Amino acid sequence: MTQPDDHPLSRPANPGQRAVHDRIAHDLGIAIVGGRYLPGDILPGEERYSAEQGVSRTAYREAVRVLSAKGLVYSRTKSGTRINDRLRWNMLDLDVLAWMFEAGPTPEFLRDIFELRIVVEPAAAQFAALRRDGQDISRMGHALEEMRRFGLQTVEGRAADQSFHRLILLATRNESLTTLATSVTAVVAWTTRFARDDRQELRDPMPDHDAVFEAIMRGEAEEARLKMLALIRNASADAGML
Amino acid sequence: MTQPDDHPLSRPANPGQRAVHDRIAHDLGIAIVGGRYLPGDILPGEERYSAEQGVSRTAYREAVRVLSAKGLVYSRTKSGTRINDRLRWNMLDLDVLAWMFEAGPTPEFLRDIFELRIVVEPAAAQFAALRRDGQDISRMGHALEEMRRFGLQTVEGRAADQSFHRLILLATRNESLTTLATSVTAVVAWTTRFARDDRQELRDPMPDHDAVFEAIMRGEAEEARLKMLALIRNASADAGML
DNA sequence: TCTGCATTTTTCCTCATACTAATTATGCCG
DNA sequence: CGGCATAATTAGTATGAGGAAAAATGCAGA
Repeated sequence: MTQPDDHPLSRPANPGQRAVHDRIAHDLGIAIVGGRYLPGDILPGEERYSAEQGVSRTAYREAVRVLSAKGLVYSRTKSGTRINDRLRWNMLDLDVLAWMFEAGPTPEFLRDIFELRIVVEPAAAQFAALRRDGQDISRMGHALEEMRRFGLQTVEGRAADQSFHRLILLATRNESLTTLATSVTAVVAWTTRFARDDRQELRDPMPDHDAVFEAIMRGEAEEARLKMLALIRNASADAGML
Repeated sequence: MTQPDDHPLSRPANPGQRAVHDRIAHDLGIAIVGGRYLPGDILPGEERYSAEQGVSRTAYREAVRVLSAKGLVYSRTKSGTRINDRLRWNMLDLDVLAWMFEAGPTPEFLRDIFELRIVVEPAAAQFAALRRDGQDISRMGHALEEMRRFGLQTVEGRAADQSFHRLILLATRNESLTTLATSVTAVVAWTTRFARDDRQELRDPMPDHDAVFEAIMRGEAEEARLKMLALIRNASADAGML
């Protein structure tokens, strides 16, 4: 599915062109989160959609199963497939987030995510300070070196930045938190990808990062939380958010 | 899918018996999160599974699409369908959480969720204090009255408790936070459902709840956060967690 | 006219089968 | 032994045929 390029983990190797059911799920997903269908609306029937779009009922059905698995729709015989109430949507699913982003993110959506970021990432730093081991620290240190060396204007530098934040997540030893923060930071990355080109970098990001790193290294949880909070506030301000 | 009975929202009306693809997804989901398949393992091929289990390839494929949508597996032609790395799993998906719970939750899993709860719910109370309106408050007040009247030994009392917490989430006006907290509280509810019968209620839950409510009502965000934190710590302690 | 019940119709669900496409494995040839 | 063509395997797509459940319809009776 539409996953933004991120960490080099068991990468499923580019399939070249997406599968048909995948493209359908993508199209419908964007239409739904973009508001072209509203909660309570019914999707086109299998027969009709497959005929109009020139695809098989199989492919369409598999796409609907995907949307259903993400909480966007619900199917019942005879009544058809309806759009679920937004409360049932898996707002933190990477695909759903990507679709929201593609559909043109509303200000409320972005605000929601940035609020979540401020809740989650400092907490992650806090746990990381308590649970990191020597290997975590050496890897974080290395990431920061790279970041310092290349700067955020280069792809290498940005990769190192991502890597640093990811290492913090892994050091929390909390898989739920890691999953959550992965979604949140994905949206943040997509957002700032555009904002970055506009203006030059105003602020040197290294002091903030170093402060977080040192607090984690020393095992000072509360300090790590505060430093991460400061880092996020600065980054958000530079990106025009907040 | 397997969703715990919660709020009475566009309830999809009991389908009686689950669909076949749904049952397959359920079975495989439990087997995966329960560790009967490990990351990197490949699921049985379509031909083989459908033959062995006496179902159609269609049904099996739709089940795999569901698992794939939740990040548990990844399919490639010829190589088969592999279990993804745990980092790709949607740990916060309600079905995935339910499967983890059914598979027999590990202590690490429960610890993770309770940590997340301590991060998320106080933050939710904080935002709720800033954004609640008159209707939110009157509804919360009503829920607490019901809770006080029936007590947590009755279903009505527990429903009122759930309702109170849900109203706080909705008052945050943050859909991501609401989605997240819904998953977290679901797990907490499943956990405490068992623990409750063991011992008698030790502590009167009302003072904690009233304190949260009053802070939210008065719009005191930091106070609301702290009171919610206290509430959770007490509840967790009573439930034997922490 | 309205109510209650049986009937029809619609729509998703399941199954079976054939074929396509992609990727891995095989084996030949130099 | 290496490289390249060929074959075999497995998921993906398409189509047709029923089955089941729920909604819509129509009819009979009060």
